[in-house]
Amino acid sequence: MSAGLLPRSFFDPAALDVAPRLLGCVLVASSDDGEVAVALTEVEAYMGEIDPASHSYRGQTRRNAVMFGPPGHVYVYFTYGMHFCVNLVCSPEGIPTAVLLRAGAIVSGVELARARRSAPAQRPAWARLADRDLARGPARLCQALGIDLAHNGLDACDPASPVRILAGPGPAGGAGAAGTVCSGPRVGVSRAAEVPWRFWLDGEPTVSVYRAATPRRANRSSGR
DNA sequence: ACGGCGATGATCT
DNA sequence: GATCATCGCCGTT
Repeated sequence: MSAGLLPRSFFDPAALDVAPRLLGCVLVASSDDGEVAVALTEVEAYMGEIDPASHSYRGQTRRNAVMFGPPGHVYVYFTYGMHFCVNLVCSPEGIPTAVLLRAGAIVSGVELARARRSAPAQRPAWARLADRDLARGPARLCQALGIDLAHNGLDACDPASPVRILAGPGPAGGAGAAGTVCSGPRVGVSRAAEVPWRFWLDGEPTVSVYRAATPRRANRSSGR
């Protein structure tokens, strides 16, 4: 049976409630090149005004404006000078919580995903990326799905949207038989580093490896 | 498996 | 000027 779009009400609760329920749900991205779909295996909750690690902790800016909008929409940001990451906005309009999509298993469009992920042409043709590495990590997931800033603000609950979120195969439309939900600290955050607001499916090979925030070396540019 | 580090640019202070 | 919700490459255990 084919799953339907998640209703917007799915995203009415805060990100911390929504995040584990998103595991097993399927994100679909359509473009002129075709369609890629991933079943979500790893996510993180960002809780807005009460979360020092959230982009919206210090209020609304041009970059994070979508987080303050209605739920069910897509918040994309650009970071580290080269990567995109995608979130699904939660909580009623005005309350800026969101779930970062960290990893997924490709459900369809594997060849397109692989082509996008192999774009750095220096990779030899014989070094074929393993399927599990196609969307393992938030920036890789975006690359596999072809998601960038042009997608920021799209409505993932609109059947006509190029980026949509579908219910998973499980009984409640969530993780279901896919596996047990685990939780632990979020990856790469330096503030509120201890809260267990990262969720993943136990035993999934696509879940990214945990990395604590790495302090950048002081005085790279001014020092000697 | 794990640690170090460079790439590279927008955002924020 | 510092800080990134990262990744790939390389070296060492």
